[in-house]
Amino acid sequence: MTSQSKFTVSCQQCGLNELCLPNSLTIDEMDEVDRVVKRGKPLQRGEFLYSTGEDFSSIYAVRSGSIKVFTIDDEGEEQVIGFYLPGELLGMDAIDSRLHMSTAKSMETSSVCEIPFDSIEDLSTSIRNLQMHMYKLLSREIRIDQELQMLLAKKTAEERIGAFLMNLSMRYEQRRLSSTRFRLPMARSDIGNYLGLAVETVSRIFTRMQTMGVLRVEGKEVEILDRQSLCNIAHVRDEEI
Amino acid sequence: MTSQSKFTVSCQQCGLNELCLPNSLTIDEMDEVDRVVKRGKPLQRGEFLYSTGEDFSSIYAVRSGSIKVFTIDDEGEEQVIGFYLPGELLGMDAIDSRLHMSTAKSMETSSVCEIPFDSIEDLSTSIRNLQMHMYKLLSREIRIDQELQMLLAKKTAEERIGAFLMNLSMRYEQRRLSSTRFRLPMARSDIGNYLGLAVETVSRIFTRMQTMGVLRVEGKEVEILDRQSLCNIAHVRDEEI
DNA sequence: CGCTCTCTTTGACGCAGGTCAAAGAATCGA
DNA sequence: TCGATTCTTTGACCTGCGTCAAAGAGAGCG
Repeated sequence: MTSQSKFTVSCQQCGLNELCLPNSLTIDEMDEVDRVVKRGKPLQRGEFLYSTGEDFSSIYAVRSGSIKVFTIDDEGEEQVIGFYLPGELLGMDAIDSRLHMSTAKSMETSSVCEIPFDSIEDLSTSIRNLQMHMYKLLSREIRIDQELQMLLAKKTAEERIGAFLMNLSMRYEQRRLSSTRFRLPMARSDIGNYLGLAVETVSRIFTRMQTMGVLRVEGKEVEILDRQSLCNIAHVRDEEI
Repeated sequence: MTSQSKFTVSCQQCGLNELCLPNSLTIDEMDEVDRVVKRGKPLQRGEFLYSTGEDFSSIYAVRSGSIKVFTIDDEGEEQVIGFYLPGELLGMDAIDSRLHMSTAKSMETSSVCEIPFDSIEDLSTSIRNLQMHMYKLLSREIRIDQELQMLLAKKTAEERIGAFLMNLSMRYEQRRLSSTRFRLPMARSDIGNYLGLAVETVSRIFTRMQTMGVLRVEGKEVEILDRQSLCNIAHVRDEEI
């Protein structure tokens, strides 16, 4: 594993900086940001990044691995809110209340950059691009949530899973990974929970899509065999490549 | 109607400023904000504030009335994203793309303050509280969306409607209006659309709650007769009064 | 004031997907 | 390497809510 060498990589050297930082920072500005970022030791599968009720002090950028975020409802049931891949930021839902209302759990060995929110506040008054970047990140998060709302309110199980897979595919592609063959870091039960479906339904639809020749599924490994069909099922235009 | 006199009310005089502005602005700072706010003429029922595809330039604060925000999906169907009451801000989902991806429509005669986003960007670098306020507003929007996600993913029709009514009740209370008797500004079909239910289901559950003695419904007028039962149905702790 | 259009309610019926049960398959710790 | 635990799949059955249909009830307009 090279995670030890990545461990101290600066933002300038990090291949993901175009995903989590604004694209037009000067060298000096990026240094300033770099100086406040804390790079902790990797999280093992199942470890928590933060938990419900804890004080909020930082937001986090995933460097490698993947993180699941969920809340606990009144009956003590998990409700998955999102899955975060390398280059994505999480923890921003706690800015308002200054308290984490959700829990972030590592789904595999993951490394994460911690960015104290106070520092972001300070820097974003002096670095105009950083302020805009924060506004955009928050705004994008809202739009992502809204899209999920539409999925949950209106779509059939098949459409939800189709859209979910297309979404993952596009996110992997952005990260220069294969958009047609990837490993699902989360359990079927997490997918079901996230999409408002029973595990059994997720499983059945995976098998059905395999039978239709759209997908090849082998445990957590997925291969998209017929992207166009998947787009049709998901009712997604395949323009955003 | 006194909307003509309210029409030119400054932020200082506006009874809603504690809802839409940070609470610790100096007089001077509030003047600065006040100077960039545009107060247009009231929107009639059915008029649009912005539409999908338009350029984004401002966010909006509802002064009176109520606004429905929705997207149009691939089949041309409306998907209601939210309802906005006086003191609430909308339009922030377009910051990222600089394009409105949703449409805002007035559900009754409403007046709205327009706040150019460029001005907010400028002011929020100099007014620290304003920057923080924006971060908080955006963060809160994310949390509200996440709560709706949980509702849509896991809850029964009865729970959804219970939670919806409790939510409205609390928002009216914040606005110093009755929390037990209010008028629903939206049609049953909008409620159903928002909550992922058929109109018929909404209607049936209203009648059922009336039969149980929890509600009294008369057209758009609603009276909550048994708040505790409604909380139980919605699985909401009634602490936030 | 009456006509039209939209909104709401109610009933009957069917199905997508939930629940229960149980048998593999995979992962993990010692 | 082996048992234990957790995850996944499949089948059978059932139910909450969607759909269809139709009758009121309002609301807006000429």
